[in-house]
Amino acid sequence: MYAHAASTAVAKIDLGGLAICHGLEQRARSHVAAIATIQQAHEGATVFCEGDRADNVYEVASGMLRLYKALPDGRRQITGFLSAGGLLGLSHNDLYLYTAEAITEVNLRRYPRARFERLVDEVPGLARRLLTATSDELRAAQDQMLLLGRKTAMEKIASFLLMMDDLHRDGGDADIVRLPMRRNDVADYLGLTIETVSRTLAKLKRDRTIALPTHDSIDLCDRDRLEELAAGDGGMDS
Amino acid sequence: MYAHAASTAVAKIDLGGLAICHGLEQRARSHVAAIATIQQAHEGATVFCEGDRADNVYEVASGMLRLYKALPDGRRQITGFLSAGGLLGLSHNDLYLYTAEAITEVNLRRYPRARFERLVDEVPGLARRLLTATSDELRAAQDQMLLLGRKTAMEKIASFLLMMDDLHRDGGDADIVRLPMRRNDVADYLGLTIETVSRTLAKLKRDRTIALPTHDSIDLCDRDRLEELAAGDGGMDS
DNA sequence: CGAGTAATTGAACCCGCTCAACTATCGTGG
DNA sequence: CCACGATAGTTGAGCGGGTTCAATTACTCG
Repeated sequence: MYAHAASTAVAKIDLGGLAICHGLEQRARSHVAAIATIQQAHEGATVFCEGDRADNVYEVASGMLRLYKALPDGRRQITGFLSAGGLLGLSHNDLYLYTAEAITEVNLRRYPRARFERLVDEVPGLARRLLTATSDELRAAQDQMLLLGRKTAMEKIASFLLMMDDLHRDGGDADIVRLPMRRNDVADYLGLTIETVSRTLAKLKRDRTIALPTHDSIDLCDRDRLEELAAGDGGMDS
Repeated sequence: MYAHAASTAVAKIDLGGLAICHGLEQRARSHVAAIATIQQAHEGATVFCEGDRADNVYEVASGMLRLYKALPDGRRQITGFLSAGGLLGLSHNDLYLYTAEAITEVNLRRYPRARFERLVDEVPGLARRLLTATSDELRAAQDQMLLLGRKTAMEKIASFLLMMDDLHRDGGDADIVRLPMRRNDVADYLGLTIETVSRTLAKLKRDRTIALPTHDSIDLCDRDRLEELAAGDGGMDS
C-alpha cells in the first residue's frame, strides 16, 4: 500500500487499479470500481476539513496528501502523509476527524460514503481488506506516539528520514530520498518548530550523516548512523 | 493492592458476553465463544511483550491494562489503557507490536490467533465489527498525537482527566473519576515526567478546578474550566 | 531582476526536565 | 498496636533542549 514502485512514471492514472481491492476477485473489484469517480486536487488544495460532514471516502491514486488535526488557536499536528494507495475519510462517524490537504498535485478516487458502506457489508473480503489497512495505520500511529512523546529532536528527525526512505524506496538513486512537503509540514508532523527542524538537519549535515543536494531531497550518506540515532542509541559524541 | 470498588461486583465473569460479537447473531457468537479460554493476570503481570510471537488475541473481560512501546534505553510511551471490551494483540503481523501489562487484577478471554483469523474470514460481520473497533482505536491514537505533539503540560492533564471521565462514566458519583493507574503511567501516557504530572495536578487543586479526595480518585469540580484548558483556550489568568 | 515566500542562522528566554530532599501510604511482622 | 522498610507521590532549586523573536539568506516565479 505505501510501497509503490515507480509511481511518478505513470503517465496516465490507472483508474481500474483500486488498491483497496488488491487480492479480491474480479467481480468484487468491479463492484467497487462502479461507484468510484475521479477527483483532482491541486497543490495546497483542501480535500475536506475536520468537522465537515463525511460524505465521501477517498483513495489516493497519485500524489501526496497531509492529514492533520488542529487546536482552536491554530497549532497543528499532522497525523500522517498519504501517497498512492492510501485511504482517507474512513471514519464510521458522521464527521471527518481530520483535515486533508494536497501537498503535490493529487489524483483521487472518490466513493460516496453511503454506497461504500453498503459494499463493505456486501462484497466478501472487503471488510477484511479495510481492517488490514486500518490496522497498518494504527501501527504507524502508535510508532508516532512513541516518537512524539519520548524522542528528542535529533531522534525524531532521524526516524523521519528513515521513514520517508521506506515510504518511497522507488528504485531511484540508492540513498536519495525526496521530501515533497515543506519544512513546515515536517515540523508539524514531528511536534517541533521549523527552526529546530532546520538546525537539526544542519547538524546532521555537518556530521556528514546526510547531504542536502537540493531543498527537497536528502542524501542519506550514513544510514547506519541514522538508525542508531532513531532508536535512541545516539551515543555521547556531539 | 487497590481495593477495586463496587464496579467489579461481578462475582463471576460473564463468559458468554463477548463484546466483539455485540450485534452479531447467536450462531456467530457461539462460533467465536467456542475458541475462547479464560486467563487471569494479577496486578503488574505482563500479558505479552513487544516482539513476542503473536500467538493469541485477547479481549478484556474486567480490569484495566496498559499497552506501551519502549525505546532501547527504557523510555516508555503508553499508547493506551484498555478496560472491559477492549481488544489487544490484533496485529496482522507475526509479532506483538507493544507490551501489555495488568494495572489491576484482570480477566481476559484468549483466542488462539490462527483460529481467530479463520473466524474473521468465515463469520459474517465479524471483520466489520473488528474494523469498527480498530477505527475507534485509530481515532483515539490521532487525538493522542495532537496531545503529545502540540499540547502543553496543563492541556495534557486537563485532556487526560476528561478522557478518564468519559471512559468510565458508570453512574457512580457525579464528578468523581477513579484513576486505577499510577502517576508513572499517567506521565508515560502524556509524554511528561511524574514530577510535572504531580505539579500540574497540584496547580489545578490550588485553582479549585479539581480536588483530590484520595490518591487514586479525582473530583472534577469545574469541568467547564477543564474543557477550556484541554482545548487550549486556557486564558491568560494564572 | 525584484517581490514574495521558504529556509537558515543567531540570541535570549522559558517550559518542562533533572536531581535531590522530603512526606505519605501501604504492607509486614514483632 | 506501633515500628519499620519499601514504594509512591510531592515539592523545591537549577538546568537545558527546544521555542520564540528577529535578522539574514536562498529560492521561485512573475
